[in-house]
Amino acid sequence: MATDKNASLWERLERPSPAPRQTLSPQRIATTAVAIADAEGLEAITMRRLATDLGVAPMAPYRHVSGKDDLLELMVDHVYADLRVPDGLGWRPGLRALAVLTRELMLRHRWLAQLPPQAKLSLTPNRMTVAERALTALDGLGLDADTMMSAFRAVDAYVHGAMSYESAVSALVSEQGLSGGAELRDDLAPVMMWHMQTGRYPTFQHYLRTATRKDDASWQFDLGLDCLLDGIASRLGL
Amino acid sequence: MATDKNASLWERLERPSPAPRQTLSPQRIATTAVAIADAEGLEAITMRRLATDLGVAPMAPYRHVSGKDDLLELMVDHVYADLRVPDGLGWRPGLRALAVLTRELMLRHRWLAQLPPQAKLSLTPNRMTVAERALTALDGLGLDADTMMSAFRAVDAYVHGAMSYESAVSALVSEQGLSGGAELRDDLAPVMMWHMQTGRYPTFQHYLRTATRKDDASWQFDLGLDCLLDGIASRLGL
DNA sequence: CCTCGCCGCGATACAACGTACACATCAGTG
DNA sequence: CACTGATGTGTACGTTGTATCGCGGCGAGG
Repeated sequence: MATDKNASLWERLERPSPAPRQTLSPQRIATTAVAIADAEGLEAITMRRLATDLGVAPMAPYRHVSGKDDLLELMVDHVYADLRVPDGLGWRPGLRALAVLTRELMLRHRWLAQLPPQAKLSLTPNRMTVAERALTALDGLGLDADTMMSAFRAVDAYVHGAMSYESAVSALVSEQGLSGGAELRDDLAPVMMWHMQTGRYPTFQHYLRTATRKDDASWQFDLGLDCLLDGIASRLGL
Repeated sequence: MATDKNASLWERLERPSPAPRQTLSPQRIATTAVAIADAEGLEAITMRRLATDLGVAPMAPYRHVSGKDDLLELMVDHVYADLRVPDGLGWRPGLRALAVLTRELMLRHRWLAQLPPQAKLSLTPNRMTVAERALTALDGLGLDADTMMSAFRAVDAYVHGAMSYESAVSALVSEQGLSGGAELRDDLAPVMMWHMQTGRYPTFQHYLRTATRKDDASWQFDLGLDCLLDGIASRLGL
């Protein structure tokens, strides 16, 4: 039991590394991995590819992360450091900023919304900080702890669900060499065309024909978010 | 170009198969795969494992599904057939039933919330039917098509986000041989304990100490859902 | 100063995965 | 009865995550 293998990743990172003179570090690993995922998507993240980009042997990173799951957690924590929710706003601007900034973060790093489930659960320091900020924004309003957490989690769930969809679409789009705009969807979804041709979904078809903001993801996101915040305000008596 | 390989999975399934006498069928493949995933989780879904359970050679299912992605779509469509949202309710009971029934479906099939992003996008017939039902519930209320779709998608995003979290937790729990109850979380999260010990998250710690419904996932889900529906009602003037 | 041990990295290897490919088999049609 | 096309079989390849062993250099103890 050389370095307390039972200690969590974060616990290990906190105590200063005794040998600061090394070509590999969690920092460098994280930035390199994030760069790969940003440029080529989550499926490009491979232990071998990571090692190649780091200029080391395939097994070298394993000295710093225990496996691919650890690597993904490290990446998540690394990018969440950029998510600085301003303090001292009211509960509603606070939660709204949390949601909007999280969306922007996920747009900058599309892979965030495509992580495997265990990585989405990961309790990384920077994620904990975000949660703490959100909870303090809801503190002192006469809400019990359970309700506070539920309100935060409702917003969080909405954001993750919406972005899961939005970034899956944008990943599909960029996967093919598609231009952008309306013709895009016709190329993206011959399947949709076939479904429509069956005539089984008249209301859906009516939407496809008359909707004008089908591609305005920001508008859709904001509308749903404002609905949710309205409901939180009224139902929780804020 | 024997059977029009460019046709979508659903298009191929619709035209009656010319040789109805076969040991393998999309139906049998779907039910078998769903059984595996229900019992052992999504990571147990393997083309080889599927073939074994079907009693055929590893490559045999490829005659009916073009690959693993197709298989996952088939599984999704298969279980969504059980999601019959009652018709003729108002828009709010309709959307609420959609959310609650979807949650129950995802609790019965935990892997539904853990699908890779492209499978979450899949436009399967039974999913289209659900969407059509939701849209008709919102039809005739004076809403424009964009707003109708946004309302539906907001609920859908909330449900998916919430269940992504909930089923990831329950998967983690069942992965280890944990009992259930409060001690469960202490076993599940020594990481959490370590974070708390740092003293950086006082509000979060206060929640952990004073909350009484930390494990009442249904209550949390319903609270967030009702907030969202409240907000949709008020903001959209319904 | 020398030496010993440990830590960071290299090299090799293995099992499991998705799936391409060629062949065998069987049904229904001419 | 021969033919054709769809269905299942056998084999094989490339890629993945990761276990394991070997090496070399740096810091601590003599």
